[in-house]
Amino acid sequence: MYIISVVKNTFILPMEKEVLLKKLGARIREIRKEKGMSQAELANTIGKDQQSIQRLEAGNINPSFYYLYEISQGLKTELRELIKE
Amino acid sequence: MYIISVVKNTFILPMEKEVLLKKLGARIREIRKEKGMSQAELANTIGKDQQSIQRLEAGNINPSFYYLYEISQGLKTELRELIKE
DNA sequence: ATAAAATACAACCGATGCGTTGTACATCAT
DNA sequence: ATGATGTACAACGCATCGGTTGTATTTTAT
Repeated sequence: MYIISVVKNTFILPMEKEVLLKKLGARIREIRKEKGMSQAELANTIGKDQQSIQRLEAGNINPSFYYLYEISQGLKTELRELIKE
Repeated sequence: MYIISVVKNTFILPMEKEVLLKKLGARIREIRKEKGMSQAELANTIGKDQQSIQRLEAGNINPSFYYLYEISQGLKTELRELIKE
C-alpha cells in the first residue's frame, strides 16, 4: 500500500488572489481620486514614493496589513473603507 | 552649505505598528474562539499549519492582504470583520 | 497522575514585499 | 516646441513573510 497522491490545500477560495488584488487596487485608486490626490501626493504624505502606490493600485503586489493601514491614513479614511467589497 | 540632517517619514501614525498587529491578532483569536475552532483546525481548513496561526494571533507577523482573506474564509466571516477596530 | 489536545516559540529557507533608482509616455499649459 | 505634472514599468537589494520542522509548555479530560 502506497500513497499515490497527496493533494494539499484543496480549499477552494471564492476569489482568486489576482482578482482580489486588482479589486483592492482599484478601490484605493477610487478613494484617492475622490480626495483629489495624485499618486505622488499620497505617497509623500506617508513617506513612500509614487512607484510604490502605482504598483499597489495596479494590483501587482499583495500588500501587508500595516502597509494598507498607512495608506488608509494617507487617504484620511478608515482601513475598513479600502476593503469595501 | 551642507545638509546636516535629513528626516524621512515624519508622518506620525496614530497607532504603532506593533500595537496594531497585536490588536489584529487578538481580534482573529476572538473570532476563532467564537466559532469554537482550534488553531490547527482553522489552519488545516485553509491549507496552513498551526504554527502559522499562532504567529498571526500573537501579533508576531505583519500578514499580507491575501493571507488575511484566506483566514477570513477559514473563519467563515467577512474580511472586514477581522479589522473591526 | 497520566495522556491527549491545544498553544507557544525558535530556527531554517525560499519567495516576495517594498524602498529605491532609472526611465518612458501621455497630458496640459505656456 | 518646451517644460511641468501624473502615471506606468522594470530591475536591484535588503528585510520579512510564511511554510516547515522540531519541541516545549499549558490546558483539559479521564
